[in-house]
Amino acid sequence: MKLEKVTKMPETPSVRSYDDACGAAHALDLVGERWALLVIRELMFGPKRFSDLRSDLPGVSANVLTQRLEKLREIGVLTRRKLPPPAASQVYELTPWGYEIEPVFSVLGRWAARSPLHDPTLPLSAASLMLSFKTMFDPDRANSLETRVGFRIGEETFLVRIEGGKCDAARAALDGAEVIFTGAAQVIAAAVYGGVPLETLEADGALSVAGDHALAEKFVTYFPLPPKVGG
Amino acid sequence: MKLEKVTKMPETPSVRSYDDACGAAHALDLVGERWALLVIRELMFGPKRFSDLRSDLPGVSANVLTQRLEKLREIGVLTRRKLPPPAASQVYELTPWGYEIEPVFSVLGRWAARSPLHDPTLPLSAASLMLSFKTMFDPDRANSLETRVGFRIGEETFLVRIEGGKCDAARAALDGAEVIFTGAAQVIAAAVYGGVPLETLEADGALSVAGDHALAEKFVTYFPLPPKVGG
DNA sequence: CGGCATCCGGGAAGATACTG
DNA sequence: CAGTATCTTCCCGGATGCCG
Repeated sequence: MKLEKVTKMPETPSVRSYDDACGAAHALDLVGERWALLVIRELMFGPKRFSDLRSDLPGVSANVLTQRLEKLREIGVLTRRKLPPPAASQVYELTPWGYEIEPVFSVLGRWAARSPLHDPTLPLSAASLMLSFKTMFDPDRANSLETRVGFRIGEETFLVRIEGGKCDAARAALDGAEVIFTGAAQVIAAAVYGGVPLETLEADGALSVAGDHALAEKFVTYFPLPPKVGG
Repeated sequence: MKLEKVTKMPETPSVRSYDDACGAAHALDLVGERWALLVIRELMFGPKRFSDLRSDLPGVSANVLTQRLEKLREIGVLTRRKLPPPAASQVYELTPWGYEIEPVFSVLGRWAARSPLHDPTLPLSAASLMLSFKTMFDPDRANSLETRVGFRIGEETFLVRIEGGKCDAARAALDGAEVIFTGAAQVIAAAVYGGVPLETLEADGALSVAGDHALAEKFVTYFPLPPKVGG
């Protein structure tokens, strides 16, 4: 049995680095590979299982997801944890430093929203929608209103708190929500960013609004998209 | 002359998009390819020629640079312009929207600077150094000092203005600078971020400081790096 | 179900050489 | 100087299969 192919000798484990002291360049070395940032985005509101990530990131293949999770774990962005029995499955969770990447999504999102090529009607994950609320919230529109708005998207529930001119979102029970939206993230985005009237979506059965309906009508106006370039 | 290879039928022009309404995902569709963000970084302080970009981005190959510039031009991030004679060469320049991406470098840089794997002693472009000043400036350290510090890095000169608790940097003539650093960006980074004494670098002949030397000593302390994770 | 290993096809990235 | 052209290498994405 002799070596039949001496094609490669991976002494250098293909570390395709930018070799650049610039912080942004190093960030790209860390999370610049395809899908890496979106994996982190999906974990911004708490731990998820491998399968959750796969279904929330349609398009990523299992092996690529495995590679990204492994690298992100190695560099300290996330950890793998085994849930206590009976649900003895594994989950991936961001480290404190991993959570600190959140402003990247805000500035990237704000910048790209001005692109003429941006299509806000494409599919959207629940995490993306919640991040978009934190990114696009306009305190002037909310005019010092303080409230809690609940969302039921698939299996998950989120609570969006508007208070003190800030807008925060978190995975949480819906206790104390003055109004609750139930529907797909893409449908809620159509109401908030697409200007589709709530009643239209409710008539379609795509969305259900429970509680303070007048508040719901106001809420969807609090997140203006920036003007497109050249517009 | 017949077709010798009917290998591919690029009906789908390899639009490897994330198909995701999330703004950050769209940003990655726009500038998520390898080298794209670094090309933009090099243009943050004004137009450059193709060859300038090549030499400021060691590691990018000519064909990849061509592809990136072409795509960035198509999507409206930059334009190609022909300089008036006699220097009738072409330059690439960011559009107003292109310049708006700057906060991305700040948040990426700030986040990645906390990585244990970040090596601030690697090579550095002049644009990266100037961006790092805007990113890492600490108004408390400057303590309401107002000054102008000049830099001569290769063929370029930059003026860093500290005033009103802000730190701005621009490609400009060095008129009015109270002190002028002359040397490679990497050397200046060693002084500012590596804690290497100015006199050491000057003794090596790697750096020259002209003007208010006491101000230079203070200046290099105004840009503290964030603590590494787990440190 | 959850995760990893492997193979394969296509395409993007990297290196080099060459042209206007 | 400003890019092409070509070739090789490697990464991405899909499919399959193994193993707990």
